[in-house]
Amino acid sequence: MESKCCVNQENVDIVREELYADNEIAEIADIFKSLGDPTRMRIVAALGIRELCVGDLSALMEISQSGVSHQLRLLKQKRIVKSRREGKLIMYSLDDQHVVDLIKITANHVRHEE
Amino acid sequence: MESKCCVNQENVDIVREELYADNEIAEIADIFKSLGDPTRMRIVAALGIRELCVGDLSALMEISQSGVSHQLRLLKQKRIVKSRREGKLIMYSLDDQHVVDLIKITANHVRHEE
DNA sequence: TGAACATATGAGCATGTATTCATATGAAAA
DNA sequence: TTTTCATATGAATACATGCTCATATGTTCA
Repeated sequence: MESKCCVNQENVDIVREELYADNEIAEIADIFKSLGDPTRMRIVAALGIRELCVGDLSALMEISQSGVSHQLRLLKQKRIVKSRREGKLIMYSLDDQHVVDLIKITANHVRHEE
Repeated sequence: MESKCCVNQENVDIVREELYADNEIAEIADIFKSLGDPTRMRIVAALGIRELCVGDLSALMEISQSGVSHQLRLLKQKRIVKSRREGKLIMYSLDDQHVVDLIKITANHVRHEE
């Protein structure tokens, strides 16, 4: 943006070529964003333990049923979570084992472990 | 929040007990949030390829030097990125291999692979 | 020491987003 | 079919956040 500054054009070119494409970056970042909110993180972690309905999650999170529902929709769009009907209830569970790994790795990071 | 709804108290109690503590959830979510922005994701991905200075990143991202610097500070606080001085330049690189794994797993997720 | 340069920081703005309230939807039970 | 109940959706709001501009900091080299 400003005057040339220090740019090492060679480095920049090399990295630019090897780097993920912009749209791929955006998609990856979007997944991280989905997990980057305490409420959604708790929802995902909870569903990693046990399949739960919206009401259960609402009680667990201490957040309104509406709020939980909104977040679940978001997580479902990202294929992090899936749902199935059981009688009157809609039961939610994880749609993807990747997520479990992601959380474990990150938990290790914050604990300065391994 | 509302009337009892469907709550299965047993499920809720079990999950509540096994769930990560709130502060741990917050820390984990915070790491994901750091990676959950396209600009920061690109920075981290770029540094995964090669050590770069702020000016290089600024050129690569097409964002002001100031903007890059702000994001780098955030990533440094989270121990995702580290820096060292080399003459006039400050060279940034990844501080943690965990991050590389996180990105790979998530790239697989968005590609519906493995 | 002083000038030049790379980086860091603070303020401000424009945009995004998490939550709630009120209400709609739709399956199930009566 | 009608009622009931769990979930979903839309609007509104309060708050967070990414970016830029202007400027401060601090290191290097003359």
